[in-house]
Amino acid sequence: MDNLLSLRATEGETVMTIDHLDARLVALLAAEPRIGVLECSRRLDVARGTVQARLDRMAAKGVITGYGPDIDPAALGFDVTAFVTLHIRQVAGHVPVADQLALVPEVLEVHTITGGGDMLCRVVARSNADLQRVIDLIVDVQGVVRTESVIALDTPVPYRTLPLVRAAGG
Amino acid sequence: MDNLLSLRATEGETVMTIDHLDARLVALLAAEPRIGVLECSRRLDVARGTVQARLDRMAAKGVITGYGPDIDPAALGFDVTAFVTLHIRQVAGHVPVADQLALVPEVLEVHTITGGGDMLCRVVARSNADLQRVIDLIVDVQGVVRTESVIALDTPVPYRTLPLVRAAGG
DNA sequence: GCGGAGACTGAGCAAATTGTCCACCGAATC
DNA sequence: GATTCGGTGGACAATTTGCTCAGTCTCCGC
Repeated sequence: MDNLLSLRATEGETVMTIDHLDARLVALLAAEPRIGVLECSRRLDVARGTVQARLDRMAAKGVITGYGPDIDPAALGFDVTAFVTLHIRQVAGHVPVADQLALVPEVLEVHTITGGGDMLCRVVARSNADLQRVIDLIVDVQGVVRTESVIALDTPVPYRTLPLVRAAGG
Repeated sequence: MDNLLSLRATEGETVMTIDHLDARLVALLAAEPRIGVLECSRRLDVARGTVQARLDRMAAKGVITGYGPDIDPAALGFDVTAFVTLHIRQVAGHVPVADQLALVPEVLEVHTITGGGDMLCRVVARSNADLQRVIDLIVDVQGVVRTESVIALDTPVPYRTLPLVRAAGG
């Protein structure tokens, strides 16, 4: 058996080992997402139950967290992507700031970070002028002292996980 | 009709207006991705053909770019996320650098940016020690002069687009 | 060496879903 | 007034799903 999975202390924090079949399955689904389990089993030349079991297992272990739909903000008119570094007043902590940021639809993700800044968030806007509006919203959040923004001009490598899956799966 | 779509100069660069039904449809699919068209139509209380048409239209216009599967790098053992700012030698341009970066599985996305740095990439690694290895890979890329990294300690707001869809869709 | 345990196969079945038609309706457009 | 477009509701065959079963194989511990 090549499908060992090592358990961690914390519940749910399972690190899963992926084998080649898992990797091919994920790659196949990523390439043609609308095909079903049966079609997958045909393409991969394994039994349907096997595909089903693999998908169930990966979903259970948290490797596959969902199945889209993947939205392109640019297609909705949000052409501008920017990364905003936040400096915050430390007294109250990050949580209330993050909660407020979560209320802004244009804020797509927020991280707390090491280094010069305290938080990093990815935002989108309809234009550079609109970006100013979004940044103003962020600056207005209680606890935010200062922000620095960099605009993404181009995205030569869009977000992807397939190479990682391949690397993990042999 | 409230589904107007305004055309742009460049082919494919369509900015699409989303209505409330579209937004609800996307939200529904995001919440329960494995339900089919028929189930969607029942939940949204519209005809199946309508759901099918909406999905086809959003897919055609590029709003929906795909249907996962969404992979969680952490579940694969890549617990550490970092953002690496690259300073590159400008002579050859960004492209060859991006091409090399794309060969590294741990590099999940790459942007060219304004501001102090030249490129920003998001990378993952199995540990802080492993991150050093990944960064070394990046530094070794021809044209990369220097890097600055910030590690993501926590992600209070994970990547999301639903609020944006809701905002765009009324 | 002798059992398990786990994974995969191949098959079968009823139930549900899909893809694809159709005709009809109402609203907005010309 | 005629046309176009989006939505409705129905129908159909073909496919897929969810589930179960028995049999085989390999790996592992006793």
